Amino acid sequence: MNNSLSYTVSPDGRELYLPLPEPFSFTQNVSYLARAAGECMHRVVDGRIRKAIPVDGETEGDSSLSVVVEVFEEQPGRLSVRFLAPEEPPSELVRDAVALYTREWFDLDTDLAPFYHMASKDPLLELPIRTHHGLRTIGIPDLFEALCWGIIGQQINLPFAYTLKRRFVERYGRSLEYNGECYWLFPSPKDIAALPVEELTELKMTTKKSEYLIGVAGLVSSGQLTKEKLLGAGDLKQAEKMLVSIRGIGPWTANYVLMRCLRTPSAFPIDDVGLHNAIKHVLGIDRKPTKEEIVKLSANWTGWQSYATFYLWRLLY
DNA sequence: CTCCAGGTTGCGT
DNA sequence: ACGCAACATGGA
Repeated sequence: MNNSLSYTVSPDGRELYLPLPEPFSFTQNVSYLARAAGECMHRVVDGRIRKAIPVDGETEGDSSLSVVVEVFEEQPGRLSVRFLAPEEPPSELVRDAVALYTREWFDLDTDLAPFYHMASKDPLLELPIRTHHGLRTIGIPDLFEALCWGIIGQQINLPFAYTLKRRFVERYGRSLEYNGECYWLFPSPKDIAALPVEELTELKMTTKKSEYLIGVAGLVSSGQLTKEKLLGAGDLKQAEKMLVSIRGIGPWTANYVLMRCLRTPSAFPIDDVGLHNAIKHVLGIDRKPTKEEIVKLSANWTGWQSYATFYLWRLLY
């Protein structure tokens, strides 16, 4: 995307302005981010989103350039990103990295018009696109974070998944401080790759999950698994194959990561329990749909399965 | 106590 | 290829 760094800077150099696509509802996206009380990777204060954003330095493993920002929409059609910490104004390198992260985070480069056109005539999607008009698939731009969140969330309820992530992040991550509060950066794959399994099981991860996390951390820290390699895989099926070959990553996690991190529009975690419950809810039936029914119901979603899933999930949380 | 939860693995047919 | 138990823990 050649305009992916397009933004303007305030006179004092502490604010970035990103043009917003249409449709985009800041309120909808904030509500999504505010919905989970247990989330430890960001915070919503007075309708503004605060978060530590990782910025890699010139030298490998240098995370000292990371910043805390506040995201809001002061002027319609324009997203403001204000640097809260550290004190020094951000360099151009940092501004570029934060602008890119924010574009990926809020999926600012996707034209939703075709999706809304399709969804307005879809029996399952008509309701969620009305209720959450302007919602974007909120991304997890960091590959290791996306993989970990997928693995941590496997087969457990959401509140517990947030608890596990918080323990993990607060034990192995780094935090920046602003206004007396901690803003956490996700642990680095290098640090996690070096851990013995017993340390993670102490956090009440299962033994298997602990093994998966450490294994994936090794692949990411060694550069064997990168966003570039997944994006360069060719198509969804190839990327999915690459991910599923990794121990601890099955079809659900692969598609979840492709959806939230690589932004593959046709990624589709079709076995997802939440998706099944959302469909059950929209159809007003007292049982979960079968896989065959879901295949039929999603027949017109081609190329937008990822957005369809995200909007349906949103109905439940 | 039971059932379920934003699954995956490994072994059986 | 498909089915199914085991995994381990917390929430309802």
